[in-house]
Amino acid sequence: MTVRTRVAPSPTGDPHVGTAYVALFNYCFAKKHGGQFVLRIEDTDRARSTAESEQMILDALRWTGVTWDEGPDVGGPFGPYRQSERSEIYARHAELLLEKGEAFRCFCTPERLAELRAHQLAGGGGALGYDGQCLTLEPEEAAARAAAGETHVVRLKVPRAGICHVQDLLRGTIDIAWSEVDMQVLLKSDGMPTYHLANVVDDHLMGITHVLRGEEWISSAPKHLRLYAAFGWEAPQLCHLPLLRNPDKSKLSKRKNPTSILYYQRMGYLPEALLNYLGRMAFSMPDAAEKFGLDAMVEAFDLARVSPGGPVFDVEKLDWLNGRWIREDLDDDAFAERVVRWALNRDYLGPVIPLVKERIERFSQLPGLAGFFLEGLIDLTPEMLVVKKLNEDDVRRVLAWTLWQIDTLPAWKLEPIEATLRATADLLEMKLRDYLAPLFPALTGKPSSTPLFQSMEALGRDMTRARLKHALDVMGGLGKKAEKRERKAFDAARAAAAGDDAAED
RNA sequence: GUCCCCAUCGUCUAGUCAGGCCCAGGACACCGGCCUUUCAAGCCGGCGACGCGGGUUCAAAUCCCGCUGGGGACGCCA
Repeated sequence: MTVRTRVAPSPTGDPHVGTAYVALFNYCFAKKHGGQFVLRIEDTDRARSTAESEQMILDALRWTGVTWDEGPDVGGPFGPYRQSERSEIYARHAELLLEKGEAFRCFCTPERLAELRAHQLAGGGGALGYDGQCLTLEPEEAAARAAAGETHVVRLKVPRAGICHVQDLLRGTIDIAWSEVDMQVLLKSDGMPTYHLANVVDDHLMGITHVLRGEEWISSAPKHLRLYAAFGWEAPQLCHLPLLRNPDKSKLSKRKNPTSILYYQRMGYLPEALLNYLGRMAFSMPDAAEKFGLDAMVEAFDLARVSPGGPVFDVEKLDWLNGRWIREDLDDDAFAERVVRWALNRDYLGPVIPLVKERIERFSQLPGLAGFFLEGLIDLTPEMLVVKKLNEDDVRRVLAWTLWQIDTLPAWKLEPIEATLRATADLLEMKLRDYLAPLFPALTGKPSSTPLFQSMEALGRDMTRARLKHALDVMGGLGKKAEKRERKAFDAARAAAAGDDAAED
């Protein structure tokens, strides 16, 4: 049997370091056993998936140095590798489960489900989940209603009693009572599959033998196992990797930490170093080596060397590793070439050139005017940020609200960035000029610079977020109480603004 | 609220499965020194952990139980 593993990112945002982490371990496991590693795009969420995000993920993953044998860009014998192109397959398999009596149609409205949920939560909790109302429907009647065009979903039937024994390569047997397992929606009312159905169908059809995925999936493993059994398929071996953590130990999140691979690129980390660092998360080399390349990791890879505790993703050691990679592995030519590839090229400088060309008379002014495009976090003091008529609280508010606002943007493009920042000034009932004043130093280190919106676009979302957050930290942070208060005011202002918009329509 | 996962220096970890070689080893960070025109780098040294309580055993970081702590999941998101 050939070992086949996969990574299955969802193209709903920036490429996440967690994706690279899981990809790395899957890659190493497959290659160690002479097998194949597959990249599959899980874009069944039509509302949130975008082609741009998919492209960024592919590019970023390739940048890290991990390669895949099959995928949407390179093809392969088990394609298509993009779930949105496999809809009929899932529909057919959902139908199969219906026929076998392993699944049922559910006509409950989202409103009823929300009510049910609220009621369960209020009524002392216990296991939350679907109450099985539509389970009582006769299959013929349900089929007739569906044929008549009535909106519905397909749900998985789950045993009401007994224990599901999940075999985990890292954690041994995990026992979960079937009563804890929800009757998961398999096919949404738009005809698209949920993750659970698509994932199981694809893993089987693509011959995946080992699933190494994040720990967050443990609780849904029984659903997946049930699905394999319902189809009459052999399930792959499961292995739940520990989750990367923020310094406060919570699951790594962009709110608390830069999570985008693009950010680490922009900061000037070498892909070798980033991969090396990710390889030190929960894994260690038998010879205790700290610095090692991908091939060496493949060679030494062994799940027995993976520890189950969640590691904190803390960049201090990444910095040190990156320094070693620069110093020990780049000769002068390679160094020059890498720096050019990093930022001193038309791709990165392209959008910046029109911004600076108008504003300089000598190239030697370039570092002063545009140096911030090449920097990491900006050296700041509170005095640099407290400008115009604003006081310290105003500045903190501007930074916090802006931070919250940029996360609402679906795409990191000039027009939405500009529209959103203008809207934020309105929400704060501030003149744009005053509102933007502290953002210039926060993002560029200077009271004035190249146009802010364009500069933000070039900097990228994660770098922008990181600098704003850093500026807020320099200002002493919001503090728990102020954060709560500000967040409330922010939400209220947004709601009011949304109300106004609706009234205008 | 319910279920599940996890637990060694501040951080990443070795050791845990096969108990003694561990009054716990390495790395980052930090502190001090050496080197050096400066700063790095490099070298040397220091600080610093088996969460707590019970068992089992001649012997427990390692096995068992309880507690505590941390985390995750409970969506027509993935």
